Amino acid sequence: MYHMVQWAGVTGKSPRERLLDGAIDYVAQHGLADVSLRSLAAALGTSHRMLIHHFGSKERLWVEIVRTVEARQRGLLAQILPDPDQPVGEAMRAWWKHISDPALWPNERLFFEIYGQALQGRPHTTELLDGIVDDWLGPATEINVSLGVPPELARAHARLGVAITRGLLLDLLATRDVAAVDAAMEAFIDVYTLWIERAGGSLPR
Amino acid sequence: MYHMVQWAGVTGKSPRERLLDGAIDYVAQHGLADVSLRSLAAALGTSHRMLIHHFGSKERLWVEIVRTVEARQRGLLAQILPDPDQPVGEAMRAWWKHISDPALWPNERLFFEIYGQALQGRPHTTELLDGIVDDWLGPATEINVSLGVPPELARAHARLGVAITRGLLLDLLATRDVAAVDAAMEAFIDVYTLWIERAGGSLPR
DNA sequence: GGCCCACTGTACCATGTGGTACATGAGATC
DNA sequence: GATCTCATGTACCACATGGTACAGTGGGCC
Repeated sequence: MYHMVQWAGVTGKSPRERLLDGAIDYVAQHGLADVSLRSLAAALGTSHRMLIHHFGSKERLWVEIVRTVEARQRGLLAQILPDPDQPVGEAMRAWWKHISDPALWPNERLFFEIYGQALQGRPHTTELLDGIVDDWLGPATEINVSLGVPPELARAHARLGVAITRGLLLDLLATRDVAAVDAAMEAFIDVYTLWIERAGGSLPR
Repeated sequence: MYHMVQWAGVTGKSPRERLLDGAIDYVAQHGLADVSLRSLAAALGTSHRMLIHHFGSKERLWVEIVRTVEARQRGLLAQILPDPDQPVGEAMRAWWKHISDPALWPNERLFFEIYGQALQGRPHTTELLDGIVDDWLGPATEINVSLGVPPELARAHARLGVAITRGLLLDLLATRDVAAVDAAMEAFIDVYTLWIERAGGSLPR
């Protein structure tokens, strides 16, 4: 850390951090399937030698990218905790509005690309699958309970919520038909609100 | 077509068809991200030269594979038309049981891998996105209407159904937790059945 | 000033890639 | 039997890749 001043400059970031940030942006835009160290380095205004110097190898760079993206993705969860007092429909609507924001699309495309590759067992991406669903279930289950879902059902409902979010995002990213996908989400909100009102809490299965 | 007898042999398939079938199996098992013509050819017991001879180029082979897989995927839809007289929950359960069969997992993994790459604009895979949602909406909408969904809502509900199916499949392929994902589907069936009974048809929005 | 060390760049290498040129073999047609 | 056509294989090519060897630079530290 002696020489931090040397490259800290205005940003306060190390060259490594700057390269990683830039790499994530580039990869989010171009995908990681057909990216070579050389093309990436050229886009970042450096040489592929530098990427190897800072990250060791291409594989390790990707692991770093995947982990960072994953961490950011996870960070969104805590950021968007709904108000338990508002109606369930409003909470769902707020969540969907947030997660479907076009500004997040590049990250989500990258997420699904990596997901797809990890499903095929591509090395170093597999570990991403470990908590890819379960890590969301804890917080999501709590939210569901606070919204009136019977505890013994809350985990299954949380799983359903994750699936719907991802399924609709897949649709949205492919079709870009915001109105139609929003309508599908509204349909679910409608259906789910009814269930919460009439069955949730009062009629434990 | 003069020489069809030459290579028709017992199978009745041309070498090209045999290679395509084998390639789809191989790719479904290994993914297509890191497959080279040479490795594929070796697995098929031929030379990479043959693949180029029959399919022109690697890209075109993949287009062929993608299209064929897509066509098979679509074929499943017509195959599993539910009986309109059975309760809606049974129809959904039958569909889920069919589509979540582990025998289909390799194909579905491949589907999501290609989906992810197509989202990133990988050439020749993009066209896959064209009807990737809409092609399912027609039949699915009809089914929903026949199950008692008001026509003006049926398309949004169909979209929701596609999203839930794919979202839960993503979960299933990653976690392999059949019981948990089935439970999430049951939760949705429960929720949806209530809506169909109390709101569907009788309470148009 | 002398040393250290992170950083960056220039060649270079071995390897694997997709694709091409050319030769061979086996049926089918006449 | 001559010939044609499709299928297949061998050898090769140009190229891009990830990674390495080596050199240079410039600021902090003593």
